[in-house]
Amino acid sequence: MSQYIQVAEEEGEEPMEVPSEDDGTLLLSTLSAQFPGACGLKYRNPDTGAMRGIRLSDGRLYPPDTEWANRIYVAVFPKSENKKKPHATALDQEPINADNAVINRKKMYDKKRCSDLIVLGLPWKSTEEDLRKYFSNFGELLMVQVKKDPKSGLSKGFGFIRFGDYESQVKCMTQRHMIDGRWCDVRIPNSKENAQQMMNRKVFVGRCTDDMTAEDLRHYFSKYGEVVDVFIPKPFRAFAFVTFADPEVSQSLCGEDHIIKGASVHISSAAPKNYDRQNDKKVINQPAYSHGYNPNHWSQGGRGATQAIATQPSPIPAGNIPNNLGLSNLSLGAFQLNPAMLAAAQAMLSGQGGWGPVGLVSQTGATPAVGGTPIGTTQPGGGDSSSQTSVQSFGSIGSNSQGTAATGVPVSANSFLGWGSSQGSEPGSSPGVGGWGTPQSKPGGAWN
DNA sequence: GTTGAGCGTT
Repeated sequence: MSQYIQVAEEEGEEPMEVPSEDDGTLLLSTLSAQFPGACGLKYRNPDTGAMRGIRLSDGRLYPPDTEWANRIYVAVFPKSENKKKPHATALDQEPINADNAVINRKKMYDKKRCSDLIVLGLPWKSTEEDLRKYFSNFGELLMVQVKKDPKSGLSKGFGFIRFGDYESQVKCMTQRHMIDGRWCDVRIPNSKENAQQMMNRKVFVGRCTDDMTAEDLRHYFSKYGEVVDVFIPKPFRAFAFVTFADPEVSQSLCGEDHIIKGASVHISSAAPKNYDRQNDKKVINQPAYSHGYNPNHWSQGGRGATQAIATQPSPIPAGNIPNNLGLSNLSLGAFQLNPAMLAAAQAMLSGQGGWGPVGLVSQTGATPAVGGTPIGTTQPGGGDSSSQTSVQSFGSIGSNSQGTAATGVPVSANSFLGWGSSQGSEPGSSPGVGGWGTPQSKPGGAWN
């Protein structure tokens, strides 16, 4: 039974009513459409006086005690952007050793500086004005660019933005963006560190059969550890990539043969894209990236890894949401994240490279209207059939239904635990599916 | 049918 739930940005402030779904849950995307950057809900429990968190799973917020009741909820935002607790993160703490104070502070400062951010997956028609309008929801923008082909003047489908303050950047990077009907990614450009971090957690799964869906693989491999992403190139090419949360899991599986759906698949390490397998060495000839890193060198998850199938850019999608087990039940909040984003955000927030203990995750919403105010409404040609399939689900072991997805990632206390997102895009499912991973047809032409 | 989309005229 759909109803309206009262949500305030902060306790004591005037609430806004947001609609729940027919099943009584509130889509995180619905919430974040009104409260950009929100990752969860909480309310004050009159019995204990403490704030109580609302369960989040697969992008859905569940009513406490089966009903929302007539109380006012408070939107939850990532700690890093909680202005009420400006010193809540470890990064804000002063170095203990006075001798190193200056150095450490400088180091931290560097870590927290804004950088240009690449926006991937833009609809061809999106303009710089569109981007500015959308991303200014996150903070002051110092730069907005949509890269275009110099000859035709047509957009290349990506652009760059830069925020004036770091908090805005972090906020922006911890979620996905629905722009003009497509899911877009915001990342640090050519971020090799992130890619490298991804690599040792990802395995190549060869000899896949075409009846193996991303969901099948995710489900199968979840018994070995948290599966963060599953990538199946489309059209069918008999292989897939599975990314685990824990690098030890992926490494332990390398070299093994597993039986999935009656077929023997071979698991090996995911090699760099431009690896010369014939000669067993990397391809060095990449003049285009002579400045040091090659974006194609290591996977960063790519669109496929992060894509979610946006059912339709409607405000309230009616996707079927899979169950989500495990960590996601903690519902600390959810962001639309992908592994690369997580790594980036984690690196930013932790001030160091490693993966620390983190918050938690959950995800999978079905709504396009996530984060900020979606601009535009429809994406003609967005529902392409040739998309690859990717299922991400950090901390979720349950199964995802096909056809819908979004990600939830909590940015809890000091770090992330991971993300999750799932996307199932079984071919043929979800009519009108568009969004991430769906290569958009170039206006009037072929992809290349 | 065993390696993934795309990274910036400065």
